[in-house]
Amino acid sequence: MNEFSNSLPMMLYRALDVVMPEFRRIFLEHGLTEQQWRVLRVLWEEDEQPLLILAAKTLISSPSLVGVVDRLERDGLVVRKRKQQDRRIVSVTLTLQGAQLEDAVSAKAEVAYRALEKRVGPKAWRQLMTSLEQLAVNG
Amino acid sequence: MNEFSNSLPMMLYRALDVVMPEFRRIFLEHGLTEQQWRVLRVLWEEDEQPLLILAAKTLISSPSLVGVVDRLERDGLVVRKRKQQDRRIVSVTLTLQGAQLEDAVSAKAEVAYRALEKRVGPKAWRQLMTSLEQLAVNG
DNA sequence: CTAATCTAATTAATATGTTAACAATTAATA
DNA sequence: TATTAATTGTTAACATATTAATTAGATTAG
Repeated sequence: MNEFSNSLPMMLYRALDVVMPEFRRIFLEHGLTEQQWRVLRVLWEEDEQPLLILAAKTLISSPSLVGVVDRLERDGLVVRKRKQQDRRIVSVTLTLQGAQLEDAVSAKAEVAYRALEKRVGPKAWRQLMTSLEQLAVNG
Repeated sequence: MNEFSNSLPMMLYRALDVVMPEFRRIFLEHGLTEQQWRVLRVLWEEDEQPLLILAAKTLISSPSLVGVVDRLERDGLVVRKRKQQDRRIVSVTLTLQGAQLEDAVSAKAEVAYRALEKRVGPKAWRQLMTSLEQLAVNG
């Protein structure tokens, strides 16, 4: 491999290319895209959150998030509600259907995640996580 | 931070979010997107390569690459040539204009990359690279 | 108190990502 | 050799990313 292929950005992209397809396949089995799943994943943990907060937690930019939430709403998984205290803020809330999706999807995702963790191995995993954390801080 | 934010995929995404904006700004100064730059970056190293090889080296999927090369061709930076030996293969070649772009862009990108390397520090950098490499292998 | 400013969400324009299917070639095999 | 299978690039349909501008609603300085 040459210098470009071994650059930090390309290594990060390659890591995601290795890791994500299996998860995307799982999400697709439930009619979800990766980004839709990310939004639901955050709401499952704590329901009813403003778009701006969701954007930060899912790492989806505001303009992209608008469309993602549009489609989640279209599919009946979430609803938008405008806050009364501050009418600029739109919070997103799970519907019953959106809430009920959690168990089936999370179970499979959890299994895949544990398998990945095992394949990588505990030592390499810890090393990877700590160095990624450091990059996020002072990168 | 919760479990989701600290998952491996989200850590990888966050790392890219931290690293890439500065590079994208540089590319944009020369009218290039990140993906267009990746294609040029590979061609600058070795000109005239089949689309399938370019896809592998740039980590851009074939369907996406078609559009990226379309726009590079539209902007006069590369040309497509169909191989005579195997007419299924389409190789992409730099134009003079595409070749001339190298110096200006690469210089700035290089500076930004060195700065990033310095910010992260040699020890954390090496640790990050080796663990990413390991993930790419047995992830 | 009002004009300037800031903020949250959205729209707009363009480019890219993802999965599936397809067309044209070439290679393989019965 | 006629046919089947594999390969390369492309299209299609849909979803998302990026940057800039916009809208509606709060906040603040003067």
